Amino acid sequence: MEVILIRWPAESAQLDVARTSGSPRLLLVDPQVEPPSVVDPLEDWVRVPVDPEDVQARVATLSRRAGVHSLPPLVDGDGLLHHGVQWVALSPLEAAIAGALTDRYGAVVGRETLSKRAWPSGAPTRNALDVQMVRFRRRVKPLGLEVRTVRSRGYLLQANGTDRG
Amino acid sequence: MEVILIRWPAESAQLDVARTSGSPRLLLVDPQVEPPSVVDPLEDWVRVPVDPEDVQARVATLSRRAGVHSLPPLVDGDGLLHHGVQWVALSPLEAAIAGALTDRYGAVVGRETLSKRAWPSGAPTRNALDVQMVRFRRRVKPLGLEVRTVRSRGYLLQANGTDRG
DNA sequence: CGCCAACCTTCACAGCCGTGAAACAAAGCT
DNA sequence: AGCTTTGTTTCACGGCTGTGAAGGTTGGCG
Repeated sequence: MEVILIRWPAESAQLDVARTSGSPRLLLVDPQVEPPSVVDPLEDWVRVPVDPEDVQARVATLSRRAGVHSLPPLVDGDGLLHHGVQWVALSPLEAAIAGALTDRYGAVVGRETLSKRAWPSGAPTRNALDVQMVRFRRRVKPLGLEVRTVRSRGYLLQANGTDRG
Repeated sequence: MEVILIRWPAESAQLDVARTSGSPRLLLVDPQVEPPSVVDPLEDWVRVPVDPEDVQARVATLSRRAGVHSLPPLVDGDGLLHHGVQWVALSPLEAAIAGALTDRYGAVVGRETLSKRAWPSGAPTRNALDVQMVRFRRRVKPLGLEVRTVRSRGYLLQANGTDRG
């Protein structure tokens, strides 16, 4: 996964973006500025000026940690979607969709299959699944997961940046 | 937990010790020396010479990650909720709720289960549990614990910043 | 190539309901 | 008396879901 470099505090706005999207990130902290308080293993910082090789080393570390996500995501019995050490709570419909997608992680799942799983007795509208997919995408983004569309075939769940489309 | 400082590569022997014991550790890497390859969130490094404050910041981060909080909280027989070296006193109802949540620390506990535990012969009001949860949140906050809601499923007790949902 | 139709994405809005939270009252304990 | 604990009411906020509409993208067809 791509590591995002953020100058601190100049580009502090981008930090929130990176955090909510689950992207690994490295803060380039200006001299005299207090480094931010970090807990997330996917976040790190260095004080500039800095040897480019040191930056490279930290980027590599973050990238490797993000790779923990090579493990498949999993929906547990409580409606939580886990990915690595992170999780998010899912609504019932989202849990149904997540179940179908994680059962065949990395492979295409047809709209029909997803629809049957979310609404066993028939979807309320053709549009309903579309909307649920939008919401599901937003939901899983913090976990570093993304849903790819395969037109006229269905959808596919994968880790961020698993490939380039 | 104590963070171990290791000069690198001079004291490299100590790194193995620290790694196998699971202690958080910070490597002080000599100039011109290639920083070691890190994956473990409990390991970090800085290049010397370095501002003592920067060392302190990294030590703090490692300490936080290792957390006293790696141990689960526990309710003792006196109605005290312990978490690491800290504790708070609980009221009887709070102790009941805490017991249910710590029994399944990090997992979702249903409202029904909590309600049964606090009021075995039936809750006084449907809203009573909501109010107790609010009070319980306030009570455990000083311990670095938080209660997460999983809507329509229940609640989950975890250490602050264990993840983002 | 240009156009159309199907498919997909996204947004805005509304209704319902679960939950959060404050305020107040009552009861018990010290 | 003053404090803590618990119960109750009430209101606010926000999540979940469905629905319609607008706009973008893709692939096929003339």
